[in-house]
Amino acid sequence: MNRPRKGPAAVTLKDLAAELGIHVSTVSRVLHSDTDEARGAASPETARRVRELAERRSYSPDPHATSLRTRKTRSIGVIVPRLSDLVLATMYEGVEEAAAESDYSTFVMNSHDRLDEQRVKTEIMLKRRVDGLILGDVHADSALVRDLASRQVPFVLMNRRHPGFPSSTCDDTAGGRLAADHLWSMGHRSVGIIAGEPYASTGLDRTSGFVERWRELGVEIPQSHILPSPFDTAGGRRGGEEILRLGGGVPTSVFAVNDFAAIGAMGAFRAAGLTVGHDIAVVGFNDTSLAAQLPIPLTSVRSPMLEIGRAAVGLLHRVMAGEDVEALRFQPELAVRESSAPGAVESGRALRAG
Amino acid sequence: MNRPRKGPAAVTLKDLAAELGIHVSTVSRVLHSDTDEARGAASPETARRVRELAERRSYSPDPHATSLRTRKTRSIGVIVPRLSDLVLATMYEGVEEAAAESDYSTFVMNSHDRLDEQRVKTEIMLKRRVDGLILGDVHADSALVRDLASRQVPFVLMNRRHPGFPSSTCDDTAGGRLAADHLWSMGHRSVGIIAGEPYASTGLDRTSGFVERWRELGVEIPQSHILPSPFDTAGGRRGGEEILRLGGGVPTSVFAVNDFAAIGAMGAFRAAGLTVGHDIAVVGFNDTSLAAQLPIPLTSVRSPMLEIGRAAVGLLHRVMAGEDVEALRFQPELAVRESSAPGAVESGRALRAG
DNA sequence: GAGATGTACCCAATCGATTGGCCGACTGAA
DNA sequence: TTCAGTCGGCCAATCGATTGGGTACATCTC
Repeated sequence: MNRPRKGPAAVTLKDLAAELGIHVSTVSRVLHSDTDEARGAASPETARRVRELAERRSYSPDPHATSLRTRKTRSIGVIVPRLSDLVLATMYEGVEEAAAESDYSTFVMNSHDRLDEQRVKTEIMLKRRVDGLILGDVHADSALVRDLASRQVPFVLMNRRHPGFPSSTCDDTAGGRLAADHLWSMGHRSVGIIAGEPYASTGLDRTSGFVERWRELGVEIPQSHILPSPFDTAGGRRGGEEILRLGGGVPTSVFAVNDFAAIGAMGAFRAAGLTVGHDIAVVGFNDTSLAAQLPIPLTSVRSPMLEIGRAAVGLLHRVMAGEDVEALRFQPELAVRESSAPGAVESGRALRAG
Repeated sequence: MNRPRKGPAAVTLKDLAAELGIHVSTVSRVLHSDTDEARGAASPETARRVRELAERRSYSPDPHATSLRTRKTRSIGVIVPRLSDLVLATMYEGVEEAAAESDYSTFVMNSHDRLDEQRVKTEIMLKRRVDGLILGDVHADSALVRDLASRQVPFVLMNRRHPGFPSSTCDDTAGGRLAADHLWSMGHRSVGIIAGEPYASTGLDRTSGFVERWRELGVEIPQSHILPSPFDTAGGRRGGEEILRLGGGVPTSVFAVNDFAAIGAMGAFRAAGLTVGHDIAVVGFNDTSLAAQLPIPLTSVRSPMLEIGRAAVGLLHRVMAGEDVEALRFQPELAVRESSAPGAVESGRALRAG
């Protein structure tokens, strides 16, 4: 029934060997010895003929046969909350790029930030026999990482960190401090924080960095002003609405741990008649490509997302090689724009009102 | 050196057979016959024991060995311009979901909309022996699809279509007409179109649908008002700036074939002192999650991105099964919001000025 | 000239799963 | 008693690549 299927039936080692009249093992060895002078694999002349024919027939080894034999697949699995989150999508671009450079392929799956899906997707990846995993969605209290570690599965974390495990992330605490310093220096002394999901180190670190810095500067941010929320526009909008309803007056500034949440919050503020950058300052995080192009350009803490993704692959390679590696944290930078511009503060109605 | 590596060494058919004292082929057959009464595979009793042990040892067949034998990999390759484009990321989510439901895995790669990368990535996918391809980045004049077809590679197109090949897309022409009708009924008689890349059927169809509809209604849109642009915010911003410089006055409305381009254009208008939704109406396309949450909510043509992705998988299954299938076009809907709200037009300064 | 050392390859097992054939045992009918 | 027809399973080839272990012959050494 389904015998031939693919028309041109890929050329195999056997084909090459037959055509050259030598043994398949000889062909295999020649094609493996990168060093020109094949280690006793074959005579230079034979080696040349083998290579030439392989080239001409555009031979490419069957990856399944190879994997079956070598127990390596040259593939890595990547799990993210969702690729429709621009932040993760960008990191994944870095992953794919770096993986391709070292001739690895990647599988991605979305876990939707659900613990059960994380497990399911992980198992699917492992069934596929990936050589290693990159997890972009660890939860703070995740038991999964410990399980994987005890099962000796090579993996690294990306985007979010987890104490004791190798990870490639932004230095989120430093990022939070950058935002804190910025708003402070703009004259703000009250802030609402849209803090992200409580299980994500990103939101937690960014928030604690901010809180810690303001505490150093002399202001303790009340717990009521720290609002957990999903990392998307809808979540940010709700967060913004809650901030507007805060007892004790609306703060003069808002720090959202994510650009999309910031955008949602801006929507809420505008709907309430406030002008962002004038009546209320807003700072986001990640400096996604949207931030600079918004109707009111958004001040944001820039994290090197592509780099983080690329670095995760580098780390994973080292883990797979059996090395001991530890966490990598990339330094963020602040991109100041109109949503928290000096001009806004100077004329700030909300500031005076606060 | 690298002998054991993975500690718990996955259990194989042979292991099961040995433990049960029967032949591995018997085990294989039992595990294959979905029908409870295995087709002459083994006695009900044996079958039960096999299944029970497989369960207990949590046997999962080695995918590489299976692929090697069956010449099928249960994996499909997906190529998109870039996953950091929310539209494609969302479609890919649909693809991943649907693929997982039929127990397929997916590989994604970014081609960055470059012809050379499209070829390279395609070849990598084929080397990985994917069973089929989903291309989300075909160019209007692509020779690649013809090559693939002549090589008998099963594939379908997604997002963008190409005459003569199976595809899962939005009915972009209809979408363009929806936008055209809407702006017309709001009283607009002049428009600038930010038309997207000239090689993408999405932009072309959306534009031609719009133009065609206005022509029916009695207005011919001058070619100078149709501006090609990248599908991102930066591209939209430049498009918006060009619209502001158009000879013969700034049009009262703008149709951007993509939400991100629309957002960029809105930024340009605002920078020029225009209020979107008041001085100038803007309509986007795709109704991405951002549109509704923007400071000025964006009117947008909603395309069922997730569905398009899911349907692409369905189509591909049929292509792989050897069926003849043709293009699938999903009907879009219009989501009217403030950026083109009636109120805006009634008081429209720009409208009167135009 | 015996032994040592290389050179240039070939053999065959192996990875794990699939599958067309085949075989022995038992049943039932002629 | 015999023959055909299941039933229940086993055998072995096969997919394509890798690799430890040869082997045959040539050359070199003392």
